[in-house]
Amino acid sequence: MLETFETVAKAVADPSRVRILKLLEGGELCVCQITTVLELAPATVSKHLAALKTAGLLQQRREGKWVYYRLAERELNPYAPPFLALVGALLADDPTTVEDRRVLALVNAVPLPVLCDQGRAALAPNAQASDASPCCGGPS
Amino acid sequence: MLETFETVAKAVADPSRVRILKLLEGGELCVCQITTVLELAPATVSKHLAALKTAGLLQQRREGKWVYYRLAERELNPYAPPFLALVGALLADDPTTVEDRRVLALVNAVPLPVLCDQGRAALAPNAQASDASPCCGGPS
DNA sequence: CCATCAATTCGCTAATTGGCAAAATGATAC
DNA sequence: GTATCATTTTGCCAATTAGCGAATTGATGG
Repeated sequence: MLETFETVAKAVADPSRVRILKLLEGGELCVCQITTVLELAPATVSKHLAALKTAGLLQQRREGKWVYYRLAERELNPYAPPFLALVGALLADDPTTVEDRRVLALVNAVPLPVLCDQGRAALAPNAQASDASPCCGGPS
Repeated sequence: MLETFETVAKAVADPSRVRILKLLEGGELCVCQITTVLELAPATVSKHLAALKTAGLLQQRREGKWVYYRLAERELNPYAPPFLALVGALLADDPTTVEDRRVLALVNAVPLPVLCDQGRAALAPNAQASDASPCCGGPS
């Protein structure tokens, strides 16, 4: 019991994994989308996702070549829901969370094949999230 | 922000530290009492207590030679209260928690100077917590 | 069958950490 | 002041882990 609690707590005790959880609050994402936002090697992200899944915090879905992850809906670990609720309630205006959400909006505007192939390079350098103000910062 | 969150989450992601938090739900305890229950070296317990205090989960009080720790009442870290609430709500019937509470009852029956000097040896081998049933398991 | 591509697993390195013994600290008692 | 005792700090070791690149897996498409 204490051991399964520890598994979930350790999963949540890493900043990259918390960033993933916060990203997935907006709905499921495929691995290459998460990788692009976090700016980490695919192998690293995959390992983090595996840790979160083992902890019962995430679920997985395969669609063709892509694998989508989402916050766990079924209770695979009795300690997972309270931790998910806690993370969901906190860090809403954390700078990293805010920035990640901004980048995610850009990522969502790029078709998956392009994104998986090019990563961050697929994001127009001066592109803005759809709801961002259209003024300022454009090319001179 | 994410960093202070991480400090608290890491503090909670260790079984020995969770045991300490669960022990302190019953009220403040001095270091040698905690050490006796956990059966760890004083140096190890001290380090755990320091980590919990740094995370804003514990407060400290000195009385003569003894140092008493208790769950934090004042909010030293904005993330500490939700984590304390979470730990408080969970693991109530975890085997380790139950056993630790049983031993704590024995520890509470021993005067501090004797306990600090003798540790576990100060606990009568067949002594029972005051509220335990008086039958069974006595010397033959 | 073979090539391609997303994701995962493997092997490795650098950094972190839980554990202890020994030395240092801080407070009481003589 | 000196001794004693509880706690903390320091130094060390073994184990864990986040990160990456390279190799493997699994599915799609020729």
